[in-house]
Amino acid sequence: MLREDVTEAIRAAVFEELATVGYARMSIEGIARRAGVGKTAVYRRWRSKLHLVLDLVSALAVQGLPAPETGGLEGDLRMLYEVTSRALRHPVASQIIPDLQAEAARNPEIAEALQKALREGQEGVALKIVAAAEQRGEVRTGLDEELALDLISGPLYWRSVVIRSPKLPKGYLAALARATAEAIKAL
Amino acid sequence: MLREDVTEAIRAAVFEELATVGYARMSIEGIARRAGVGKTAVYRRWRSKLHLVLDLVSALAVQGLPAPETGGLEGDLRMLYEVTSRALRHPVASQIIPDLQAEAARNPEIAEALQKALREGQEGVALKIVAAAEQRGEVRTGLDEELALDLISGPLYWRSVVIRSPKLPKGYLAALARATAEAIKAL
DNA sequence: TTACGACGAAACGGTTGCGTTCCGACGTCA
DNA sequence: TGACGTCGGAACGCAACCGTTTCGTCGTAA
Repeated sequence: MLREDVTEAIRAAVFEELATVGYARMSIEGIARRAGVGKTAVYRRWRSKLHLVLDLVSALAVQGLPAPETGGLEGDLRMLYEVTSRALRHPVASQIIPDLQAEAARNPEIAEALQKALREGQEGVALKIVAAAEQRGEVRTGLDEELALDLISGPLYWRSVVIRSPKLPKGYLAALARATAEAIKAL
Repeated sequence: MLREDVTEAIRAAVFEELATVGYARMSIEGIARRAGVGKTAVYRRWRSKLHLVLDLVSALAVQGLPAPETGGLEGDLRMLYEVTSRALRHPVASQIIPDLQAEAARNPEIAEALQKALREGQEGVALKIVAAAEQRGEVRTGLDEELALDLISGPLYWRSVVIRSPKLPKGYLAALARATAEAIKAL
């Protein structure tokens, strides 16, 4: 029987290694070293670095987010942004996400795992928000939902991950939610 | 006198290596091999992988883009998106950008070079577009310009680089420009 | 024509990680 | 108490690169 505490130590070490050196530079030896564990313990659980990371990413994907229901598009967006920006504020997340995203450009399996995690998280919630607004008649029915999702997710990602703005000014999320709601209503 | 054709072969090889294996995995030996050149030729020009990449990125930053002037916010955005999406369509660009972007999270020098290239390219043009719209009275003066830039740049980046949508449906850029113009007018 | 310097190729010793194997120590369950 | 399986640690041979040095070749400019 594999010891759960050892498994957990390895998992934690992988996250830290991913954040500090990135997927490409990450080595099994480094993971074992950081976890205070023998290489054997790692190989006994996962066949390779890829399997290890795929396993972790898939596990993350499981945690489905609840869709906000404030009764209005702008309010729903505001809540989504609140949750998302809090998640992106964690240094670990903001280091790991772009790294895996870049890796996904080269590795279809990572790309798929990442897409799935995204779809079950952020994108899934956004889609529910748009559908609810459609049903309320708040926005045009039959609008391009993919475009709506880009309008919703793009700006905050750009600001937090690409521009890497350390913190958002007060009122930013509220203004973003208002502007995005207007954009979607214009579709 | 260093031979210019050799220098150019190295530069081209670096782009190819960056695209195929990424910054982290890229090696001087690999670059020289791909360029059909001795390692000495590389080291004679650049002290390290970092200097080499910084040099290339800085060189890219120089090419300033012209700001579109259609006389309207939506039209200007439309033209900006046309140019940007064409650039992002090149596989080399769409592979290298997220890779360097992830690397920038760990290396301040790369981050700075990338920010500078961004500011002198995409972001610079976007800022001019917003300023022109302000002057025309098309949008509220004194609006949050950083937020406007996020609204402009975020969605297309999200769609092209994060979602990695292979090609955009007909009419997508037009609809995006319209929706974004509405969003900015709502600021 | 001669001198210089960049060129590609090869080798240097050193480091790191690969994936595997063997070891003795420890814990758990029968 | 004994058997089993996981544990951390160490070593295996192998491969890739590091940054440097040495070599003989070739092109160019004085």
